[in-house]
Amino acid sequence: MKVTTTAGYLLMKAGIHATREMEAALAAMQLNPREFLVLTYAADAPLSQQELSRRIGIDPTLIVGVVDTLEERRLVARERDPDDRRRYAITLTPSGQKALARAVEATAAVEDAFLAPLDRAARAELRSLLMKLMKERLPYL
Amino acid sequence: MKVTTTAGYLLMKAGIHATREMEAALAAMQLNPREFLVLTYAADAPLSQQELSRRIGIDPTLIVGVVDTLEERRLVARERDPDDRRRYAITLTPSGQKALARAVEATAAVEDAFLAPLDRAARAELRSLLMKLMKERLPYL
DNA sequence: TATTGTTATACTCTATAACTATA
DNA sequence: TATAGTTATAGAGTATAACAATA
Repeated sequence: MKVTTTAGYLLMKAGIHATREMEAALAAMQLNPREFLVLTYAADAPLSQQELSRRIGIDPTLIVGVVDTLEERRLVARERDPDDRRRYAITLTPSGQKALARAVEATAAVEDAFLAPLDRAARAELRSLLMKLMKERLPYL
Repeated sequence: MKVTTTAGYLLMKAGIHATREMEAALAAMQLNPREFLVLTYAADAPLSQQELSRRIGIDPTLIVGVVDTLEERRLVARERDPDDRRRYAITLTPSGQKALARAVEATAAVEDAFLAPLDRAARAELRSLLMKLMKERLPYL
């Protein structure tokens, strides 16, 4: 079988294309994928920067800059954790919640367009297969 | 639905993880994904650097360095196209063909491990869905 | 001593523009 | 005038190590 038609190759390419299109959609609202992920994870529960780093899977030193940007734009707030004053608790501000909601809508539209070649059942099937595939690798889903 | 369980998000993450594991496997044989792709595409037919650039989807100026490296290692050869002396025809040397065969084996093993959570039928289904999804986006499959 | 967050530095990667040779 | 290939340079992005504050 040709290398370029294996599941692994197609998975890599699909990921690259999907990421590129998501980036474009998010850029329209002045967010990059990393900022979007921080908003997403922080929305669930107030997390420390270390915890965000672990769950998102990017270096702690990179989180600093992302949170700096989001804080300047008043989308998140740094609050000191009273139990451990080394830590911040990163929380979404009301405008952070609004921005996240808009971004979720935009990315959903991109996903919908991206999946256009698949009908409803096929999309559900794809999602289920990817969930099985990634469950072990994404402990913080 | 949580953002982190949508098909689009999972596709991005799966692509990133698959790419990372492929990179590691290829690094063991001193190849990066780009070099691997050039070997793959050049194996089918002798192509110009511009043509490789178009099909693989990376900048022509980046092809230069990749071909330089592969040529130094005697995995590919630059032959002038007699019909258009501006062009090279990039061809695989015998050791290039051997290196490609080894790399294909290594990446197949990685793919097999990556897809471990899915049984035979599920893998075939995933591949078929990804083919449908990517057919339009990958004109040079 | 270890951990959280931060900063600075150096390194890599990539995109741009300018160039040569050929068409 | 346009195209194939090349080179140089500048800019962005990232990883590393070192630091202050707190545990």
